[in-house]
Amino acid sequence: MATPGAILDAALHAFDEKGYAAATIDDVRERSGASVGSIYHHFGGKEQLAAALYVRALADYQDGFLAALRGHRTARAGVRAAVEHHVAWVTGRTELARYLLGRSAAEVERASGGAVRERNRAFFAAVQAWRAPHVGEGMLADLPLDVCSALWIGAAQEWSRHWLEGRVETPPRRAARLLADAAWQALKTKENR
Amino acid sequence: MATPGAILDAALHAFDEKGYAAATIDDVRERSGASVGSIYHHFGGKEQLAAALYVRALADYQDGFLAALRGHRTARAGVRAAVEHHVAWVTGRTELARYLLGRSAAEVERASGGAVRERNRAFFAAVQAWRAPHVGEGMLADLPLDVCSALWIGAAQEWSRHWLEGRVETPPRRAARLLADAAWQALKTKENR
Amino acid sequence: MATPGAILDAALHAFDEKGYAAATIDDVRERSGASVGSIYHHFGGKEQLAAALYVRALADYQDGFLAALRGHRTARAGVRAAVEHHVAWVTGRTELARYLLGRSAAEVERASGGAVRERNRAFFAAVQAWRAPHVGEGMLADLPLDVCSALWIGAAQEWSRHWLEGRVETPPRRAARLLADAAWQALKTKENR
Amino acid sequence: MATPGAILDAALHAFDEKGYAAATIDDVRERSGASVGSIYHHFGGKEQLAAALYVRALADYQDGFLAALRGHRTARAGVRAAVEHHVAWVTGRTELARYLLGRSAAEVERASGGAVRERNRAFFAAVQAWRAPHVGEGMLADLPLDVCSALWIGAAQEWSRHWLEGRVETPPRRAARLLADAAWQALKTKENR
DNA sequence: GATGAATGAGCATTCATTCAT
DNA sequence: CATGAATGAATGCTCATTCAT
Repeated sequence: MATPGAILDAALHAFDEKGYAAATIDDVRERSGASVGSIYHHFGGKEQLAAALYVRALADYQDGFLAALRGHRTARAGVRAAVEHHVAWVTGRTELARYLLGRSAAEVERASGGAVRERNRAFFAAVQAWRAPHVGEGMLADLPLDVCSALWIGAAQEWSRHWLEGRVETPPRRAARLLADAAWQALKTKENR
Repeated sequence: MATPGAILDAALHAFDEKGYAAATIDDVRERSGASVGSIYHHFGGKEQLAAALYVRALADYQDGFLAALRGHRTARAGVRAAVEHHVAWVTGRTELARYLLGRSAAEVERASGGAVRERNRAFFAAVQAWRAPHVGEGMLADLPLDVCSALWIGAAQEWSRHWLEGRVETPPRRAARLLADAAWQALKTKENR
Repeated sequence: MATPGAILDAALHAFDEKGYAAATIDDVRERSGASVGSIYHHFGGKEQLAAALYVRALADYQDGFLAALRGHRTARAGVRAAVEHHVAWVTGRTELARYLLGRSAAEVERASGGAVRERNRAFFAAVQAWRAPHVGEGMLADLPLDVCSALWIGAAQEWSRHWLEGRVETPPRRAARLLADAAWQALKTKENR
Repeated sequence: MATPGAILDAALHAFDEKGYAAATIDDVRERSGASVGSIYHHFGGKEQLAAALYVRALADYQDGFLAALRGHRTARAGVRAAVEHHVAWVTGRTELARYLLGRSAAEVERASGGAVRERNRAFFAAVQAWRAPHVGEGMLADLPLDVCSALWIGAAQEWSRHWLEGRVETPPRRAARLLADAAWQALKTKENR
């Protein structure tokens, strides 16, 4: 009787509590109220269950990221909003964030049936589409994508990992502001300084 | 016949290949040439073996980091050298880096018998000791430690994760330069700009 | 939409491919196009489905055997025709034969609701009815039924098993002739030699 | 503490009682007194355990068969002794015989690591070596191997199957004599009649 | 210190069967 | 009569750990 969504919720909790490898299908069954057979019926196996959960988390994060970008006209506001979304999402959805950051995409990829790859492709394309005109207008530096991405959310990501492990003193709001400042400094063109 | 060091090497390789949870003591035995009993004699168990490896990796990374700092007088040179060390260490010791970045300190902590906590304490104290005078002299901004650490190493860390997953286009040297630039911009005082 | 006959065909194929125990109801569903529910509606369960198939195979074999007997007046012709039918049936209906020879009657008996026992009883009675006058007339030796049956069909049966496993060099026709010769030699009276 | 031999004994009993597919490793554990781990340590898995048992049974049967052959000078005595060995072996080692006759060599082959194939090859070569001179001297008909083998032990095999299922009236000794007579009639040359 | 056979708790997964629609 | 989602008992197998030699 438990819906697939409820099974995902239970899986998230179990994975968060014990880690993916240590959590058992039985933990998920117990929390979700679904039968083992039902879990297998809906997801096909532990790995695919984890992959579905990963995709759900990824979609939630990326949708918020793009919404933040699209809500702002200027390069500066967009860059900062994305960083702030990052911090807000991680601190607002602790379990989901811990799961998303804790698993490597590569591990999940295969079991997701290509869904992770496709989502990432679409996400990065959308970010590039937003970025391109600002680069063209000389507001954002023309950095290679890997470095750009690292400069943009790397610091927020690192801070988030510490926050998730409870080793942080600065309140999220204040941290977000400082991290957003730095991201903008790192991505804007030098003339723009 | 196999030394503890050789066992650690074998463990690193096994964990890298299959992940900590999926790798078995038998994998380690096979690669190291030591007997199961011997592995248990030297390390006490799988978790402690993993912890010992973690400490070894952590020490290697942190020693290099501090050496980089100490090799430079000015705040700017020290900040940049640390970032460059980060990139060089990750790209130079792929397996070790993948292991260190892939495991959460919290998981390892208990089995390390406090060694991880102690190392981190000493490491952060040493970094603070290096940083303090530069803050005092108005060269480095007076940021909370968690944010400082994120701004300093976060981007390099994020880039490193991508590099380890093979999703990077920029050559390490060039990336290191860009990441070091940004770190310095983020940590220096504004007047200093 | 799938008829019981089509379900039996699918079951035969599945059992032949994986063996009775390893084949699943789902394999049968897939091949037959019937729903699981439908299979259960028609047959009641996996065991009964297998029993129904066994009975069908048994009937097909035994009907051919008796028809071969009845088509011949002399003891010699009847004995030989039965052996030739055996070889022709096995080589002509490979899957059915593999299934019939591969399962022990005892395993199937219960689920068949006595149908197997009843069929065998009737079959042996018919064979005895055919045989009796020839024994009476001194053409066929008066052997106990178990030995008679073994001498009559045993060699053909053994050869058939090898044929079904593909370990045979002699063409079926030639083998059938040789096996029929031997059966006649074994069953006829000595004076008759 | 249970030896591999004791595990095989337990497996034989379990397979005989429930059939290979229905018997569980736990059944074997219970009867043998060995732990599950120990069973896996010695045999590697259920399939390999079954294969080892098959090889043991095959070896026992074939060794007896060859010993019977070698104990006799004349073709007639050898042919008859082999048939009598067949009946004696089956009736003397009921469980082993039921297992050997009940499984198809093909199913077992792979898990045996080629041992079954190799044994059969050697066995048939030895039989041929015994047979050849008698064929050369015109005592035994020059039949293709598959037909020869069927004529030789087919009837005994068929009778044995019935005996194993308890559907037999003739005492083994008497049956063996009759089956041996027929085998000799079937294999000898016609002139020899 | 070294060895590796033995242990057995624990887990992912399968699949015959049911039953509400 | 047909359907197929849901069920959960049952099973093969793994692997960290122990300990007698």
